Amino acid sequence: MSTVTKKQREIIDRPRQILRVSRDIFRKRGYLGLNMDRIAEQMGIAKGTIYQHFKNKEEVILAMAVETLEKRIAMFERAVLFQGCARSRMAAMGCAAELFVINFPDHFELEKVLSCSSIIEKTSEKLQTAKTVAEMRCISLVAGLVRDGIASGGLSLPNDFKPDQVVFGLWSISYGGYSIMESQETLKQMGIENGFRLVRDMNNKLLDGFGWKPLSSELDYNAIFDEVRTLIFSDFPKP
Amino acid sequence: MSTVTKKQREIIDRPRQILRVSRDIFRKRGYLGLNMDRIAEQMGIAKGTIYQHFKNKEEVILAMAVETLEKRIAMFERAVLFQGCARSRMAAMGCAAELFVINFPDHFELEKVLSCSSIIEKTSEKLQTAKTVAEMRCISLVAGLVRDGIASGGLSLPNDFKPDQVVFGLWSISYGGYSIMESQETLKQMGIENGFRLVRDMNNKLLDGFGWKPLSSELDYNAIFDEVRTLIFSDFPKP
DNA sequence: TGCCATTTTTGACGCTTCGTCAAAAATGGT
DNA sequence: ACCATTTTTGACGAAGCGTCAAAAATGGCA
Repeated sequence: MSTVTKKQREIIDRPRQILRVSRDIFRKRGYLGLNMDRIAEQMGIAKGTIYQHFKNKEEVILAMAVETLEKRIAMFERAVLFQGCARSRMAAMGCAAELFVINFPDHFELEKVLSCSSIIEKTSEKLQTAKTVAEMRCISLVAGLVRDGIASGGLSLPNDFKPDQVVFGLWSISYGGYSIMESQETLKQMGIENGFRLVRDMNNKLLDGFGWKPLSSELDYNAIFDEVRTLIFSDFPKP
Repeated sequence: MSTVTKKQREIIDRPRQILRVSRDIFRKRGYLGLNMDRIAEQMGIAKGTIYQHFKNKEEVILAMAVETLEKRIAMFERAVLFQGCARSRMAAMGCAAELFVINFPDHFELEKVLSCSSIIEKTSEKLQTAKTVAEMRCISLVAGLVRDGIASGGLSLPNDFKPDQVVFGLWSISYGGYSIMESQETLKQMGIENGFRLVRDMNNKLLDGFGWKPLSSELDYNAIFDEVRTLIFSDFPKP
């Protein structure tokens, strides 16, 4: 008998299984449609067993978010390796962010649920920290590129600006833009069809505002997006 | 006896009362803490009566959001009257948006709850439309300023950009930025203290990116914010 | 004022979901 | 085969939602 028995392996793997099933239900039925009895039934185990791994429903949701966040980190880590000037590499990052949203559409819905204070408050400090850590890793990668931009001379920030603040700007546009896109009837009313393209453009204009060379008028960053997609993310389905 | 009796007036006024009480509970206890029994108890009426005015809990939440949105429209309508160049008036709009978030902090929490698809799906088409209409009014006001900017020569948009798209950018930064500010431990980790100031700066940089004159390097838009606050919004408490 | 048709309010009820925990089942060491 | 320990189970109490038949309030009229 191996030191780790079959049973033990089954238990070790269960959290992952629970999250897989939960994600499936969440995708189909959303926050209100995800409930512990349904997870248990779908898993073929008793409800009580789920509570051995997650202290409540909200914790399951947070764990799903952390899981997808790991995927995003992996994508960012690939994007950062794109060969080019700092601003092109930042565009590669934008491409990664866009592909992430497209390929893991449930993540944004999870983020929205978790942004409700009374929901996140029910989760454990520990998992919350795990989420923060994952986010910080994404931010660090992006901030690194801003520093590269400064070091290579393409970007010079005013005295009172720090690299992290530029990241905040990009993050706001992406987070805000994707949120508005997904959940607002309003957009259609505005006659905007291609929201992804628009988020790209706005990120570009923001960086133009900081005077980061080459400006988007000098270099076609949409072409860079295509390049990044074929060179780095060819394993993701075409749009 | 007047044509409208005391009783009738009481009934007509009840939705407003319900929303007042609900907002109070929501502020203190959030989405999960707001429940129909609690509202009824606090109002001194039976639960069933509430259902004469709102078809369910989510509808109450949506109605609260529409109510605050009206406040925002009023603030935007005041801001647009600021005397100055188009870009300064846009700054006035930014000031209004900022003051709105500060003075109606529950609105953002409401937005977050309502951005969850399984929650908004429980509400009536009718109220959803009311929210969209209110949002469109805000957007129109801002888009009008972009057009003024173009007309007065300070701004010239590239061919493939429409005024509404600029609004989308500003809206994304504000929506995204305020969301991140409110609900993220991450920000503190990033060493960002003054989120409001940062949202202002990012909006400015975005408009700089579009080349909207005078650029933020040529005119101190933070000074404009102070001016707007004293001239137009003196009835709002100082920060 | 008293009567009664109509409107409005009430809160008990059935249903769903949450999270718990004592009892039952499974495990694995001897 | 036995049994101490670990793991699973699902019935249960609590809480909240939305409903609806019964009760109460209203207001027009004699």
